[in-house]
Amino acid sequence: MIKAVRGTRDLLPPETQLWSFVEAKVREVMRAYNFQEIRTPIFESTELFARGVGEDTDIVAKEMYTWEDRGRAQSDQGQSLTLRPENTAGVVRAYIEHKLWDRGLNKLYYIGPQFRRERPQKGRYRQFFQIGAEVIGPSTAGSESPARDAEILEMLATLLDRLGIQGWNLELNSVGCPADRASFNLALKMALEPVVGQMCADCQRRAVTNPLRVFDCKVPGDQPIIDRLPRISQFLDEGCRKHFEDVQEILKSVGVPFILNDRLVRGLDYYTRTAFEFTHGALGAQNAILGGGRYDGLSEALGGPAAPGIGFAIGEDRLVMSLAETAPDLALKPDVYIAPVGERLNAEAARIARELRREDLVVELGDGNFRLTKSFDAAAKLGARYVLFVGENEVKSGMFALKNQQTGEQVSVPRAELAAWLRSSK
RNA sequence: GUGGGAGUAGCUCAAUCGGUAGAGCACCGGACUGUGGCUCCGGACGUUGCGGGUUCAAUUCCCGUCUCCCACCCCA
Repeated sequence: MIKAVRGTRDLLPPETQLWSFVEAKVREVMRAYNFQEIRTPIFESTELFARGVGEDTDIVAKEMYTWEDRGRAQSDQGQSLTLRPENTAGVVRAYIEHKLWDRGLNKLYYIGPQFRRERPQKGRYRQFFQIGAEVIGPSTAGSESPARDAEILEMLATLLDRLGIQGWNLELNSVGCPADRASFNLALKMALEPVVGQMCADCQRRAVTNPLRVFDCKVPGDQPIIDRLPRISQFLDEGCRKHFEDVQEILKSVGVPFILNDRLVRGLDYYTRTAFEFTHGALGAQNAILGGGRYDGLSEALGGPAAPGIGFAIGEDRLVMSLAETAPDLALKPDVYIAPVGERLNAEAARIARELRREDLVVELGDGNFRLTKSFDAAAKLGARYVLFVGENEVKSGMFALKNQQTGEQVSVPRAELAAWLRSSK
């Protein structure tokens, strides 16, 4: 049997209803904040991710689906292509390529599949879905303003609330400018040197390969040591400090709760200032449902103009998962099950189904060959609210028997009023 | 990529010491062609994840492999 490949999966009803629900809410909220949708290609040149995500990141170094193109055209030959592992690089590429600043497009969102070749785990797949948004543009357009950071965070809080996600936490930090981080990194290395020998094996390795990761350590014995390490907050220059304070002030004024977490860090050079994560318990080790931050240097890193930006990405798989526990029953249920009484009435039943569907009702059409008891069973299984009889008597009299499946109550309704009746009784 | 656990019917799970594979739910048909989800009867349920080995005999023991789950690594 051919199966879905490792780390990919089929999303089946009724779960797909939940996905649709989430995406509809996202579009609704994005619209209120005047974000517009962008769809970028699902694969790009490998170079984009190497430069946009970073050569040295694990994503680029070992988690990408990369292959060599073999097109006919000379220019296609041997070009290295990659399934997108995230969507920010693609959006910024499009921003530069189409000079979106000239069109006043600086608030964009996307929903779509991304690909990373990681070991699958709950809530972590090789094809996964992200919902994200980016504010990007020349600083004269206000894209560098702390107001944008706060707006995005407030929007996310609104989205999670509207989705009915309970108990989320917003963790917030500022990672400063590249210069701030360079001096912080230096101080961190110096501070680690005398104490690293007392730390866990993982930290000893991190201290060499990626000192920032030491802050992620969960080993209890290491915590006192980590608590005494320098923090990025001590290295912020005046501009970054002010920016971060302004973001916090706006958040407080709009009533979005947050937790300062000065262990929250980002490794890449063009990440700047605000960094954040929304976490949610009951997701196991993968407790972050979304994350994001500023990337004021990204456009330039990709050869574009200076264009400060801030964005986020939501792990849709995880979001749906955390929603599934509390979500109401979203399975699609027909408003009415039409039961033709006898094969000869199939045609008439089809006409009525067509009329009702045109009125935006959810209609399941039965079969005149079914015995009536079987029609009832079928209607019950589907959860139909009503059963409509289409028999000789009804066609002759023009009055149709309509039975409420829950109450057992049965009424006789003129054909022309069927749709109105079904709608009004919703 | 590393470590651990698990794979038996569509689903949830059983199968004694190694002795030819079972239940409930769900599914299909009938009793039952103008009024219900009940009931009764019948049906299909399977390459025991896959491959190899040991054995007269493997769901069971051994090896390999695949997939999922948990964690690590890492990350939006």
